[in-house]
Amino acid sequence: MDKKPCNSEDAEVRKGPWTMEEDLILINYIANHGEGVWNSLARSAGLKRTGKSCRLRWLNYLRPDVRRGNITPEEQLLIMELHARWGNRWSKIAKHLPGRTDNEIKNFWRTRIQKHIKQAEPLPGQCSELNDNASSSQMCDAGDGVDQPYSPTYSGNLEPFPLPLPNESDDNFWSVEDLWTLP
DNA sequence: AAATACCCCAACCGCCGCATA
DNA sequence: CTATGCGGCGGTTGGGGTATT
Repeated sequence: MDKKPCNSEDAEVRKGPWTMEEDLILINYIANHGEGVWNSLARSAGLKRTGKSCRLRWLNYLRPDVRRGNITPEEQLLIMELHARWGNRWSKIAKHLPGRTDNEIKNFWRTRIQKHIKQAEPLPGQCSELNDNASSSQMCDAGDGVDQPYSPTYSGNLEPFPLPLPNESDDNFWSVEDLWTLP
């Protein structure tokens, strides 16, 4: 009773982690037909996933040009700079970081930078920082390329901090490279 | 050696805007 | 002009792994 997510083959929609098989199907299908309408792509490919799920998987993980892990200090700096300018416009920020996805940047921000800021600046009185939720989406919209006077607490203090190096020992899981090197 | 707490990443959900019928 | 569908975005959650006690 462990390795059976559902089993029900007739289940309409599959959820949860992607299997290597599903990844391969998706990669092969896109390699042959290209990206299209995701919903029909999912069906045509024989995947019991929603179009959204397929798109997310492809964009965030399977695409050949996607880089994962090891955010460099330069990238970190850029992220902080762009976030200072645009707030939580992750997709916008991601466009300036080739190979990085909005999801990854978002995760990076929340897990690393946000915490770092919190530690560096424990100001209880000020509603401080992490205009993460409310404010950002309201104040810095306006337009592409328009520099908004968005000033988070770390402004003026943009400098990368040392990041722990993740060891890539994915023995239990396949990596994207594995998938792409398959015949 | 075992248990607990913490951290990180992948994936899902809901909302919004745009395009097409 | 209105309704429907799709894609995209941001926020949130759950699971797995690692570190610490």
